[in-house]
Amino acid sequence: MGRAPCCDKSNVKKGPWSPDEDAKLKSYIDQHGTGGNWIALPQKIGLKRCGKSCRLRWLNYLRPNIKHGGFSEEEDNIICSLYVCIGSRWSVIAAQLPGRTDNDIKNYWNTRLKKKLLGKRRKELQARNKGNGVVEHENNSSLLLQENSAQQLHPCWPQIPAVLPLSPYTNQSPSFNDQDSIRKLLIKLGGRFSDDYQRILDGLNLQFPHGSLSSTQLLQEEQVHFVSSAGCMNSIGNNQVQFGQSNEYRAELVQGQSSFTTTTVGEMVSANDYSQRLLGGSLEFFYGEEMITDKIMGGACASSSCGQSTDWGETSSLIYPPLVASNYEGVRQEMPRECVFQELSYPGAQ
DNA sequence: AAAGCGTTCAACCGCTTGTCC
DNA sequence: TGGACAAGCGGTTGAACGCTT
Repeated sequence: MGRAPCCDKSNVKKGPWSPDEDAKLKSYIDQHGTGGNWIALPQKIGLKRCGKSCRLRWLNYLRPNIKHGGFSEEEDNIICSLYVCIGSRWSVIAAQLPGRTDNDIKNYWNTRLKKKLLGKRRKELQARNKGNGVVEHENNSSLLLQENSAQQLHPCWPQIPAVLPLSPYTNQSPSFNDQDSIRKLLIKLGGRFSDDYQRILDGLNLQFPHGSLSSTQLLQEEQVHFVSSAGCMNSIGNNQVQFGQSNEYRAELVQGQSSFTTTTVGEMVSANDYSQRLLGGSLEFFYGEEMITDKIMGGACASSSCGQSTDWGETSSLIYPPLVASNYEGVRQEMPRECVFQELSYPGAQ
C-alpha cells in the first residue's frame, strides 16, 4: 500500500508555471493570503495545480523580496559555515539569508559552491604538496597527505564574515561569549535535534576566549576536534581509536584538550546523524574527498574510478561505512601513521 | 550546423513533523 | 492517545540552455 496522493493526480497540471498561473496565484494570495490551506487553494482560484505545487511556487518564486542568483561572498561564507555546523538543513540556512529560499541555496550549493570550494581546496593542497616535496599519487586520484605529524593542516576556509546574522529580519548581531551561547544557537538552529547537538558539542572542544566572537570566528580560531561516530575516521590529531570486542568501538581521545570521552557504538548511533553531517561535510571540505575516500576504502577503490569523484554525498557514505566494519582493521592498516589527521587548527581570523 | 555532453534550476516526490479532533 | 490530514523539508528529476567537438 502506497501513500494516498495529496490530490487527484490525473486532474492536475505538472511542469513549468505559465505567467497566467503565476498571476492568478499571486493576485489571490496578495488579496486573501493563503488561508492556511494550500490544498484547497488551487480550487478556489481555478488552477489545475496541486496545492503543494502552489505552495512551492509561491515560496520559491512569487513571494515578495525573493532574490535569485548573484550570491555574494558573504552569503557564500554564511552558507559554508552553517553547512559545516548543521549539515544540509537548507531551510535553517535559508532563514539566515534574507530573500533566499531553501531551494535556491540547495541548488547553489550543489551546483556551484561545493565545486568552487573543492577546487580551491584542491589547488591549495597541490601547492602545499609541491612546496613540501610531496609527490602526488601516480594514478592521480589521491592527494596523499604524507605530512609530517608535527605539521598542522590548514583548512581551506573562505574568508569569514565577522558577524553571522542570526535573523534576516533584524540587525541584531549575535555574540557568543561562552559555550552556552553557541550551544543555544545550535539548539535553536537544530530544534528537534538538540540532544544530538548536545552530544556533538560535547565532542567538540570549543573553548571560548573572553570577549565576543562570531561562530565562524570560533571555527577559525579554536582548535576543534572531531571524532567519527563510526570510528572510521580513526583519529584526529593525536587522538586514538581503540577497538573493543564485538563491534564495540571505543574512541578514546587522549589528547590533553580533547573532551570526547569513551563512547560505545550504541551511544554513538544516536548522535550518528549529526556527527555524520559534521564530518561528512566538514572534513571532506577541509581535506578533499579523494584522500579520505582512498584511505577509507583501503585501496579497494583507490584507482581512477573512484578517485575522481566529486560527489560529496557519495563520498560521505564512503566515509561512514556501516558500524559493523569487519574490515576495519585492514582499513586501519592501510592508513599510514603520517596520514593521521591533525588537529583542525584554524588560522586566526582577522 | 548539429550532435553530444555538462550545468543549472524549477518543480516534483515522498518522508517526517506538527496539529487537530 | 492515536489516527487523519496538512505543511515542511530535503533529495531527486528532467527540461532548458550553453558549451564543446
